Amino acid sequence: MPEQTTRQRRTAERRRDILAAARERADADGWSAVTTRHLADAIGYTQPVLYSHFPGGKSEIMSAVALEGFVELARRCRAALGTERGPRAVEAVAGAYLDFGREHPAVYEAMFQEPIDARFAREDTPPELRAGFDTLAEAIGDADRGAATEVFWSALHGIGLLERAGRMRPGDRALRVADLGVRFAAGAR
Amino acid sequence: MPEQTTRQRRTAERRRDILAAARERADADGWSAVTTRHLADAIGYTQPVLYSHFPGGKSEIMSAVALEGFVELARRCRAALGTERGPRAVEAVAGAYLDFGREHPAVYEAMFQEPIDARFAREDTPPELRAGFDTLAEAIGDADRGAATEVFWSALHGIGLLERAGRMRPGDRALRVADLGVRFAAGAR
DNA sequence: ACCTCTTTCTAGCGTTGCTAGGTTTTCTAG
DNA sequence: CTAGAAAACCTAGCAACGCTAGAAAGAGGT
Repeated sequence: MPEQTTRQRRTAERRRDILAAARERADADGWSAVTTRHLADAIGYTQPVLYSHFPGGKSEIMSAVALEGFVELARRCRAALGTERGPRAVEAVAGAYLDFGREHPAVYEAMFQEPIDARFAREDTPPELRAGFDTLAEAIGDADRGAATEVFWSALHGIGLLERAGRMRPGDRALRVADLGVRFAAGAR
Repeated sequence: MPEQTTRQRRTAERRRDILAAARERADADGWSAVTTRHLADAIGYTQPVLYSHFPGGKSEIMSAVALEGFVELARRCRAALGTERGPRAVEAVAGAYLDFGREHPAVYEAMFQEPIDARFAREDTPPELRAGFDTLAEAIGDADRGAATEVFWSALHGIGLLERAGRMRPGDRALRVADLGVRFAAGAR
């Protein structure tokens, strides 16, 4: 069994290496800069090795990076929420959400822009994908977890993307976050 | 001079053909399906001809399609606004905006997701790009054309993209638009 | 030491955006 | 009407992409 474990450990290690290299390069230069050849170089092997770990190729690698992202984003939003309530809660969660998107643009892109196999907006949505949404709902006091939360989420999504695409001045983010606080806080409607 | 005009007319025609083919194919199958070879086939010429019309290649073609999009989106939002005021105005403009994004997903993508040379959020922003934003500001009664309009725009942007990416049920759009009406209408804050 | 099975690499396919250089067509001038 | 100039167009090809079949190398068990 130690043999098997050694092998398994090595493949697991290399899997992590691949994902780390992909994530790093993508966040720095975009997903188009993440090529199978570069990725293979980064882990010290040749291209076909990638396909033994991720038979689906590049898109499967992106999905794996995205899944890590869901976990981290949900964790950070939850931590930011803490026990805050009202506009402070909205602003805290919004800040955490947008910070994540700014720090990891490519991870964020893989999470929400890529046509992904993961299911959304259904009953069988995996818990990793659900946790973040629930935190947003809690921040704005939307017990139904319905359209209000979707609109809040959309606003965050839009702000992050439009800032990154150069359509809004990133420096004015505080103004936007404050507006969100006033507009979305529980009972502010 | 009639000679020159004939040539100019033909190049202008072909330019329109190229843009129409690109737009059509992109809206149907995404920008990755718009290849220079297919585009050349569609207009009945070979690849290099494309570069005499658009020296910047594919990205310049996308920019040209985007510019057309700005004009049309602004026009449709303005028409939807009409003389409405309050929540009705917000809902009308939101509907028009989202409809455009749904009907022309690739044009929309070129407009707001592609790293484009066009300037945004500055004093020298071209009027085509400014008109749509001003209409949004008018719909929510934001005389400053400031953060409030940016947040409204972001919400629209986010809703459209998340719906298309399969992260939200498109069927529930009416609920979201209604929420926008309540939340963003002038004086509703 | 041998055989087996897994792992890894070499080499290559088809496609992409893009371009250099030569060929054909069109316009101008004598 | 014809020769030369200029514009338009095509053939052919480059480098890079994602991905894969089949050969070579390595590790494991007997």
